[in-house]
Amino acid sequence: MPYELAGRSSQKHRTRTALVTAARDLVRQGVTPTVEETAAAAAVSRTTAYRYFPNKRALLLAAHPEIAATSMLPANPPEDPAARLDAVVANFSAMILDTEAQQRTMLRLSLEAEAAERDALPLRQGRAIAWIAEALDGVRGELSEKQFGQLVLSIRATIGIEAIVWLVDVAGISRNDAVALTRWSAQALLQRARTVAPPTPSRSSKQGRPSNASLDRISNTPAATRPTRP
Amino acid sequence: MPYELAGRSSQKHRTRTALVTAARDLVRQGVTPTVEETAAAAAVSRTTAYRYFPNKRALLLAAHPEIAATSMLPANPPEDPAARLDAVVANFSAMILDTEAQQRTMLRLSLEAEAAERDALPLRQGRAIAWIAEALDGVRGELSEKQFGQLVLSIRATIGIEAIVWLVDVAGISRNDAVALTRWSAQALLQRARTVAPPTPSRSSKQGRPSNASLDRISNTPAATRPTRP
DNA sequence: GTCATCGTGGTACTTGAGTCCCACAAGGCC
DNA sequence: GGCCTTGTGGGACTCAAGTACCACGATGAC
Repeated sequence: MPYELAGRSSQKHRTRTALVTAARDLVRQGVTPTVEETAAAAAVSRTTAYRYFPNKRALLLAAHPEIAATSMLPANPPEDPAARLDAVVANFSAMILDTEAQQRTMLRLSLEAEAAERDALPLRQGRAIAWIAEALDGVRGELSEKQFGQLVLSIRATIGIEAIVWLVDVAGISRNDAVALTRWSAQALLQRARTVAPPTPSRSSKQGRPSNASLDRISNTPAATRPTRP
Repeated sequence: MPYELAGRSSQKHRTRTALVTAARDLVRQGVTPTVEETAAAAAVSRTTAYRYFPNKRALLLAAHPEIAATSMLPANPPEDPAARLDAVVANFSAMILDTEAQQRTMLRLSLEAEAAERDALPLRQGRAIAWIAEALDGVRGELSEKQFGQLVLSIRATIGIEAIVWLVDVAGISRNDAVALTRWSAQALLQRARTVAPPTPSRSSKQGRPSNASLDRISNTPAATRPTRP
């Protein structure tokens, strides 16, 4: 039984909540607080903080910004799937930018995990999948279950904080332009899915090719023809 | 004048090279070495390592994997832009997976920068932009300079290590499926660009809308209609 | 050769992460 | 009231990052 559920659980719950709330407040300010600072802000001792979280990373991960919204659609959502998707992407992006400091912190923390524990912990699971799926409800019938899931994943991979970070930090474009680009990309993926289905995963070693005859010979390009690194 | 260019510069160059090489070897093994370990591997003292790099992060960033290839196209590249792009994306993805540990380390290090220094340092600038642009040479004429650049950026944002990390770690799909998905996505972006141009950046506050009349009213959705966080 | 310069190594220090152990005090139970 | 359980606080420790200072040794100029 985990520490926090045994014994005087309500007292423990208060202590844990104080820690998480303090951490959340500090992360929201864009800083990465020390364990001692977080504990002090929660009015508990550093030792107690380590009783609830095995390390600083776990403590800050527990402070992941809470997004209560169960939908990213406006009050009177449009019918057209493309319009619905764009609304969701726009709102999602605005939310990401609103909490950018926290999003960056969480992204960094998720990368600090060792390969072994990455498999174990369900980190950074957001609600984006559900929001996108809701937007695309109208095209569910046009695709297989698997293809629909793949489309949602590809859209999420394209519009997330990871893409924004690259576009802003490395490509050097403005946040507004980055969002415009991801919105455009999301539309592109949807359009393409309604024409050519996304790759169905893991059926054969050749899976994943765009079903475009002219691409076949490329997809079969053996490794030997690839450029090699020194 | 920076430390390494003044005085006995060739000796300093040897020392610096030894440090970077040692760091690169260690990062390639998937570990994040301590400064002391790196210095020992380079047969210099920890103190000297700090003379060349202000902190561990800078030292490891200097160990970014060297990719000498100036092109990701196979020996006899196809003419069709879509086929060329798929070849480049496939080879690029293979290269990313070959050096996944290093790519993850570099991505994490780039996120550890403070906002202030992010603006200053040109971090993690790879050659992907050039490789993608080369693949898409054939469609340059179909788009404006700006639109072409935006297309390249959106493709890079979709196929990079950031997307792979999300698809594998969070979405939980296999690396092969992740690559298949990014290849499919890249094709979608190209196709869409040849039909509807990517958003032209920063001309007005309304820039970035997909040029789809039915989307106009969504893009103008005021913040008040967005779901709000508690 | 001698000497000042300059790159380097070593040592000591501070700070934060993380661990361990023990003392204390607040809760429930009789 | 007393007693035992249990959550908490505090001190001491190790380790790595980062800084500061000083001594040694090699290099280049004369």
